[in-house]
Amino acid sequence: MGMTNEGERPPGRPPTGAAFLLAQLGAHAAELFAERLAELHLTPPQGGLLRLLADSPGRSQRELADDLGMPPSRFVAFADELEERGLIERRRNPADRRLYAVHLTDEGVKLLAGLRKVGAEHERRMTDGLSEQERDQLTGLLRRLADRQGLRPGVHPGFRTVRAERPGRGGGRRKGRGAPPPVR
Amino acid sequence: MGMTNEGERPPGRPPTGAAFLLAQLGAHAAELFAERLAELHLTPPQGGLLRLLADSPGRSQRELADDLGMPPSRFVAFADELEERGLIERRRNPADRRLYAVHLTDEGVKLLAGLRKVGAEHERRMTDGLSEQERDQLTGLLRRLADRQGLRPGVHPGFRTVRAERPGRGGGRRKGRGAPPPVR
DNA sequence: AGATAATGATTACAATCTGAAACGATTGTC
DNA sequence: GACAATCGTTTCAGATTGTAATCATTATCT
Repeated sequence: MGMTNEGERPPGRPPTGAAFLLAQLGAHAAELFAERLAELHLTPPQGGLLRLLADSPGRSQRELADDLGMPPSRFVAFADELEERGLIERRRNPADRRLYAVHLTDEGVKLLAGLRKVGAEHERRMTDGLSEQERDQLTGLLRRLADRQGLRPGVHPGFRTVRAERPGRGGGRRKGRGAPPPVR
Repeated sequence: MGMTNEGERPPGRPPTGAAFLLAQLGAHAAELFAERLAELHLTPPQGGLLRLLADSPGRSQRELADDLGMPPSRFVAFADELEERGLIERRRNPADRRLYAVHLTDEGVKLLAGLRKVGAEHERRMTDGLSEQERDQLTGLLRRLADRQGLRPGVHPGFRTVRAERPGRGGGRRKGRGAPPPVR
């Protein structure tokens, strides 16, 4: 009884095991959540930053970019937009003038409340059809899996696109004029 | 007692409800599977096409592109590569010379076997740490959720990147020279 | 202190990706 | 036979990506 013969199926039958369902439902959940977020004119990473800032304000852009799983270069335009919309704020760190301390504005805090509501509604929507007991059961199983897989709670998926590994990769390499950040 | 007050938490606590875990684990599962697939020099959509062709050979490119959730224009280069690698084959449909009938080659069938093995291993890897009973329990719950959410079994997630809704969207619009497909 | 390395923020930019529309060939309809 | 609909294809502009160059600062040597 040691060897199981999983993976053997009638030739044309689709697998639909737990892993596949997980990926499918995960994508669906992310898509649905993105739709709800769009009502607040937010993308998932934008919502992620807001939540991150609520938890621990005043961190540097580098740290935040790391947590969000995006390169610092992308973070700039990303933060620019949110700042223009008056949701976040870059404050100077007097102790180290290289780095900015990113904070939520009052407007940002207000939007965060809406985001939390949307999140709770999304939660209900996704687990619709399950009894409360079943929902707890599911959450418990998922949490154990996430734990076992080494996923930290609260870190965003990212959902980067999967690319083929092409021979000639790598971005451009040229001069670039650079730019000064703080000072004045 | 109609109103529940979910969604209310101590300010800085991360949610980590079922929906979030689902998205997180789903992304993780997809990423892990993509890594394993890369060993076979395949991307997830490529693997999806192979499985699709195994189930129902000879369908038109348009249909396949639809099932894969990709625009027909993208499907062309996509299929070209797989054809160059000798995994699939475009056969002429004598009845309707507009459309191609896409089939798996012998090489493609061989690779599909490897793909199935990788899939089974991935399944085990993702549900590691669960007893067989718990795994069945999880699969059952997920299947019910997927069903309730209207997800067909076997259709690929896709994992499209979530984009912000920008004012100036829409692709280019120019002349384009067009091209003849079949004939000869 | 002076020089040098390291770090945060930023921009420039090449390569890639994306999808809508134009298009030729064909088939269906009246 | 004219006209609309389809399939496969190519074109092409716009968006996206990430690496490297760069400036201002700060830390580390010596």
